[in-house]
Amino acid sequence: MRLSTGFVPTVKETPNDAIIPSHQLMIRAGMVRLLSAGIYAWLPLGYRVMKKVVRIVQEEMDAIGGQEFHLPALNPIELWEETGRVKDFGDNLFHVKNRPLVLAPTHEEVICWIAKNHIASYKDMPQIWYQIQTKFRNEPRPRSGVLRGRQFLMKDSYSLDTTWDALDKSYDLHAEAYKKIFTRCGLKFFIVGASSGAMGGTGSQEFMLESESGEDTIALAEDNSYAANIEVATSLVPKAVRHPESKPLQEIHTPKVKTIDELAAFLKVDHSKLAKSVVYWADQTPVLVLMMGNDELNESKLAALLKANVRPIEPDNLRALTGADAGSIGPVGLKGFKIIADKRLEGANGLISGANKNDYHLMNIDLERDCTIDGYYDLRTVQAGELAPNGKAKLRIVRGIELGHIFKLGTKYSDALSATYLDEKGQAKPIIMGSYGIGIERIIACHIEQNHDENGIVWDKAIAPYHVHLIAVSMKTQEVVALSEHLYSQMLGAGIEVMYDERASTSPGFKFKDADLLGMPLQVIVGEKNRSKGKVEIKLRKTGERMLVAPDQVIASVKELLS
RNA sequence: CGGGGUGUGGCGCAGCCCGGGUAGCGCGCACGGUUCGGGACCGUGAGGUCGAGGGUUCAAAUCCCUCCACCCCGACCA
Repeated sequence: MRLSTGFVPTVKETPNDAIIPSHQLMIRAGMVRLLSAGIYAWLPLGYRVMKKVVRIVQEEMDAIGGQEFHLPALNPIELWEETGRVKDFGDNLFHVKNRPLVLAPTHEEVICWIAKNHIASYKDMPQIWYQIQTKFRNEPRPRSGVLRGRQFLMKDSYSLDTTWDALDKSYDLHAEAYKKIFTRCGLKFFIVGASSGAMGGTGSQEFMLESESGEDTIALAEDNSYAANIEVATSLVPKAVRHPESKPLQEIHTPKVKTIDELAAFLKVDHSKLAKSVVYWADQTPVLVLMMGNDELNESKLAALLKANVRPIEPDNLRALTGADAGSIGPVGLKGFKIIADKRLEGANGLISGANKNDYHLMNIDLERDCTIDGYYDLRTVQAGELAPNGKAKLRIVRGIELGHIFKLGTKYSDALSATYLDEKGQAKPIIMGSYGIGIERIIACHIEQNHDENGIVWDKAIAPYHVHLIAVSMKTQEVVALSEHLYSQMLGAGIEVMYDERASTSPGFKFKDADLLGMPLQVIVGEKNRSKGKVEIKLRKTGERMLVAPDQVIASVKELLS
C-alpha cells in the first residue's frame, strides 16, 4: 500500500474528546472516526486490524467445532416479547418505528427459533453455532471510544446440548478457545468468576484485562490464585462472636449520632459489635439488611439473592415505614419488612443497632432472641487487603475491561420459546444452552491500551495492519527512490504485508513520526546516508533497536525478524 | 436519568465574564520558491450560518430564554 495514494488520515494533535490512550491513538492513527456518540466509522487501516482479529476468532471457533452463521440484525419484536426481553432490555433495545421490528442486541432468540424448528432429536446435538455480527444497544452513555458503543461487532456463539454435563463440555471448549484467541491477539488477560445477572443460568466467567480505563471492578489475589468480579467476590473475614450469655435489651440515648463510625466512637466499642441497618426496596417489598459494622452492602449480591430490582428506600418513605430516619433504624420490633443479614452476623448476640426511634439505639441485641431474621447470606462487598477465600493471598481491587463472557444459560430461552428435542425415550426435553460473547473492537482497543508508548501504537504482528513500514526518507534522491521501489516490489512479491511511505513532499521527520504512530512491527528505512554505504536500516518498533543490512539482505532479514 | 463541562474555517484553541470597528492564533490545505535522517522555512492565498431557534438592543460570538449535539463523573450495562 502506497501512502501517497492511500487514505490514512493521521493527526498530530490529540483530539480533545478522547481521554483514554487507545481512543486517542485510534483517532490519531486514522483508524476510526466518530460519527455520533458511540457510533464509529472504521477507516481502511482500522478495518484491516478488525479483519485480522475476526480471522483469529473464526479460526479458534472453527477449531472447537463451531459453525459460522450470519443472522439478521432486524428481528421481529414478537420473538422478543415471547422471552420477555423487550421489557428486560427496556430503553437499551432499539425499536424500529415503521415496522414491528427491533435491532438485535444479542441473538439468543433467533438461535432458539432456528433450533426449535430444526433440532428435533438428541442425535442432532451437540451443536456450537456462532456469528460475528454487528450488535445494536441503545447505551445510555457510550464512552471510552470503541469500548462502549451503541453499534459494535461481536462474536456471539451458542451451544446446544442435551445434558448439563454436555453443557459443561461446550463451556470448557469455549473457555479454551477464548484463551487461545486472546493470547494470539497479544493480550495479557485473566479470568474471573462473574455474576450470571439477569441472564439466569448456573455459571459464568469473564475474560478481563486489567486497566484503569475499565468499567468493571475486580478482586484479584496478589498471587493471582483467585479472581472474581466484585459483584460476586468473597473473602475470609472473621464472623461476629456469640457470647455464652445474652444480656437484656437496653435502650441508649445517642444524640446526633448518625454514622457507624460516630456510633463506635460515641460508645467506645469495636465495629464488630455494631449492626448497621441498610434499607432497600426489592421491587415493591421493603427489605432491611443487617451488615456488621461498616461493611458495605453489595447491591449486586442483594439483587441476585432476591431476584428483584433493588434500590435504596427514600428518606420520606423510610420515616413513614419505620418512624425513624436513617442512622436510627434497627431490626428489633420492625414490622412490615423482610429482614435479612450478612453471614458475618450469623447467630450473633450482644449487638448494638438502631431503635427505630431517632437518637436512640438498642444494646445487647441477640439476633436469635430479639429478631426474626429471614436468613443469613453473603451480602458484603470485599475490600482490598482482605484474605482471598482460598486463604492464599491478600486481595487487591483493580479495574478491568471485559473482553469476553461465557455463560451456562440452561433452559431459560428454550423453555420460553419451546425449543425441545426428543430424547432416547421419545420424551420432549428443553435444549440446554450456553451463550458466549467476545467484543471484537474491545480486543483492538485493549491491545493498544497494553501496547503503546509516548510515540504511538506498538502492534503485535498478529493483528498489525501491516507488518512492515517502508520509508523512503527522501524522494529527491534518484538512488533512494530506485532502491525503495525495488524493495517495495520485492516485498510484495515475497508476500510481505507492507505499507510504503513514498510521499514526495513530506519531510523525513514527519515520516518517522507517522511510522512510530502507526506502529508496524518493523520499519525499513531507505535513506541516502546509509544507501551510499550500501546499507538499509531496519528498526524494530517495539524496542527501538536498529540494524543495518545490505539491500539484497533486506527481504531475508525482514522475514527472519517477523518469524 | 442526576451532576459537571464544551460547542468559534478540516484539527487544536483564544475572544464571551465586563456589549461595539473588517472574528483572531497555531496546525493543516492550495500555489511559488528554498529545504530533505526525527512532526522544516519564506512568501502568497482559499476557507467561518461563531451548534440551532427565539428574544433584548441602534448594534449580539459576547446578555436573556428554549432546544440540540458531544465529552467527563455517577446511575445503568445479556
